[in-house]
Amino acid sequence: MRKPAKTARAQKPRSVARQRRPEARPDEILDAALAVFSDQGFDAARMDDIAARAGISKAGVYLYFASKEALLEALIEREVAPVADRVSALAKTGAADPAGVLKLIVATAANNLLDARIVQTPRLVLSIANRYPSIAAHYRKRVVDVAIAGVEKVFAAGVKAGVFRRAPPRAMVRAFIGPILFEAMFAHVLKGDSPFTSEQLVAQHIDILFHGIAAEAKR
Amino acid sequence: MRKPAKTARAQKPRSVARQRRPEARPDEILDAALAVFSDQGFDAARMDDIAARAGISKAGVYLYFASKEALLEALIEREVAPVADRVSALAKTGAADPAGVLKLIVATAANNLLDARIVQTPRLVLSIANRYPSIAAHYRKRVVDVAIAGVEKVFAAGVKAGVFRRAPPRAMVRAFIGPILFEAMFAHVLKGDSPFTSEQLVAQHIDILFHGIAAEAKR
Amino acid sequence: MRKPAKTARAQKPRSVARQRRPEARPDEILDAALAVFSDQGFDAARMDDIAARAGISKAGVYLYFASKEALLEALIEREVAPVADRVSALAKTGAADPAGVLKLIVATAANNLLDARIVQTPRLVLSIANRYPSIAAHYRKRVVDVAIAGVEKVFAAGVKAGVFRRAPPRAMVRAFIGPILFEAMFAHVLKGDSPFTSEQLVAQHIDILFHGIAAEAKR
Amino acid sequence: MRKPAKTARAQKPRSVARQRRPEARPDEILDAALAVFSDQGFDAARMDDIAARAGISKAGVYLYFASKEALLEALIEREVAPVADRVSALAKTGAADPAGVLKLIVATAANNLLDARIVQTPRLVLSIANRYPSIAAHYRKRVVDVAIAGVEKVFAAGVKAGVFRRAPPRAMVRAFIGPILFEAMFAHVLKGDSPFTSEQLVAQHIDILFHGIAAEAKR
DNA sequence: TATGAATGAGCGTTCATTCAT
DNA sequence: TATGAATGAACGCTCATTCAT
Repeated sequence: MRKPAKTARAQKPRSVARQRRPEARPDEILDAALAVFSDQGFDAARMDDIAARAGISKAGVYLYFASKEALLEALIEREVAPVADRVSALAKTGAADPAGVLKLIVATAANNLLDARIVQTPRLVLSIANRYPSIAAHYRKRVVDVAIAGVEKVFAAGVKAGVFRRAPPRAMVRAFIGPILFEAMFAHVLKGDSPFTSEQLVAQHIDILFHGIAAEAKR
Repeated sequence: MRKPAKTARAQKPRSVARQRRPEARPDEILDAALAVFSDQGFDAARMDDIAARAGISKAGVYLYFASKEALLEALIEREVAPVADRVSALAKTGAADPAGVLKLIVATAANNLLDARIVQTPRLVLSIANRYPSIAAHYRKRVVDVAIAGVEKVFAAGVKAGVFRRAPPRAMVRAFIGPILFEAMFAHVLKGDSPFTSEQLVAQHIDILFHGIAAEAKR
Repeated sequence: MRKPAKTARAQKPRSVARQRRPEARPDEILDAALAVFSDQGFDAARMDDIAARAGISKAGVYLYFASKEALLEALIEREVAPVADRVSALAKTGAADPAGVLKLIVATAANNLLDARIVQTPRLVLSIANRYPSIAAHYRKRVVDVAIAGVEKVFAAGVKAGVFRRAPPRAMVRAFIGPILFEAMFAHVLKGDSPFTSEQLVAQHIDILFHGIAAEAKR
Repeated sequence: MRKPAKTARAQKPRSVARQRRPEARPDEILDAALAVFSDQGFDAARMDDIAARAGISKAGVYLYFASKEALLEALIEREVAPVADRVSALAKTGAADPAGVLKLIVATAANNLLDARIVQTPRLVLSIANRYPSIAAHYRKRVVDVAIAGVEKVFAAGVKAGVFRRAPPRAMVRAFIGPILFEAMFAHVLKGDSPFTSEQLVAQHIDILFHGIAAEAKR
């Protein structure tokens, strides 16, 4: 799905043999951009730093991307696809064993969302959503909506199979994703310290998600 | 020395609309700041715009707030700290009827976080947390920690009273706040549309939080 | 993010007179800085004016010097440190003929300090010494202390050789440098006019420095 | 000689009985201005600080002085007169005992010039001389020239009386004032430390000024 | 393809000065 | 006479972007 940039200059074929990293430049630049954007935020990120991190000159960045904004668009585009695909794939396998798939997803999410690198793109999108609504919309459609739909499908299947209670799948999705989002933001962004290991977090989440917090007697 | 501001021009009458209402000023400025910050993001927001929106000169802003950062800090205090405090206050009354109080808290939190205006400040804080760790820390201490502590207390009381299951209060908190955060970000930042009313959202949340998603039979 | 500098306007050709002579730049900038600082004083000098005078953009100055202060420091190094070094070098050759070397030093110092251009830097340093103690300290170490030490050495050698009276070298230094400083400030800063030529000044200074003002009979 | 300001508004009679400091305001303000100008330099001095130091509001300063520049002018005017007068007076008494008077002047100067408060005005004048040539010229005429002329007269008398050698009085003046200026600048402004007491400095200065540095044998 | 040099346009912040009270 | 509030005009410094090489 790579799409380095939309600019005329960037599409100029760059085929001649180069010693190092023959074709990888755009990707290296995007890697650098992700790192710097995540660290500093889009506005505070400096093209200088991105270039330095990519190991090229500042002007060099402009050979591949027309502007800082283009960099942002291309970056999110690149980060979006794999996540969306993974989510879709997982969801498709959910009909057979909804509970099992859910647990799998949580485990995956724990290893992903709680991994500092992965939260960065959503966080970046949230931070620029107002100013670049098209980027936000794109992200929502390609990632969030797909994910929600996928997980909803799993829940719906679970309900149908009698594994889950008859509650709005959408609400289930919220109860499922929300806590993960919270933990990620709190842990990585606000630097709060969690007293639990990743495994414990997953277990806790699944437990409460499945059984709720009310005591048996109460139910 | 700053060049002395050409007296000739300075003598042009500029008395129109220079009303004096010192008491309201800080709030007007914060209103403007919230609007511009929300719209443009913290970095892209210009003090000029904030001032213009507040109807005063740029220098006027500095009569009330020492810096751009100070504006954000004041916003935290004005916009979200009260919510945390309210939650905390509610929590203190929680020993008698933990479940009832918890439902109250959900309603309060939902009505606030689902308010498009109030989500903006947390969102801003999240977006600059890396670069202004002191603001992030202030936010965590003044808002997140207060709210978490309050809710944890209710959970602990509920567990003691046998109303809630014996699960880590921290995990309960996550299951409690996470979905609200998710809904708020999804709805107001990513402009996703929810098919439910605010009341439905609260009811759904309470339901799943208390009883989980697993079917009775499964348990 | 700084507003992106409206690309439309930025595409207007601005190639005229954008010559590249990187080697000469720092010196050209320092020339301009000296001129503007001398004319306006350090504080009132505007980076804009310095840049304009150097024939480059304001931002261009920052390619070579990190700050306004750095310009002044560089000026100290370029304008007056060499004089101190020259004095110091002369002083090293002083053991053989202290009186002769001293006269040489007077001539050197007089030719330099009485040069309207060179007095400017010490004057600037004096004027900002209170607020930039690090610059003052740098100046003292790099210029004043070096010069004093050099001259003291000559005096000490002269005393040892029986050529000079046994008086505190420090006092001799004062008697040596003071009048030159006075003349320089009077002539170039206060624009007072001296009835004497440079050669006469040197001769007068040497004469009185060596023999004092008291009449023979009086001694 | 007081001349508070040249502005129309400042001349408005302020006669009504006021509780504190009935007539002293302008002088208090000038005191404050001298302190702040000396400490920060003219440009960096803030009207706020001057006002605060004078114990009134910033706007209050403008009731007595039309501008920062007017403050500078009035200040120097005020500081100039007494010094000039003192110098003149001393010089007039010099004909009888030139050497004695000179020693007296040095002692006075040592107690004055070496006193931090007194160096401030000359230093201030030097720092703004280029931008306010009229102030510099006024200072030169009223203080420096008068002082030089006065001391020259003493020297001339001394020469005539056979007490001093036949050397240009102007050169003698330089040899006389220069070292004092140097010590003052070096000690107060560059914060160099002198190993001598005030009395020693005076003795050293007189000694070398009168007898020079050359050894007896050499002469 | 690659970059060092250059800059136009800003931006946060400051301050001398004014004015309503 | 006195001041708190307000502001116009700067100013140091930055950075995305361009261009000659």
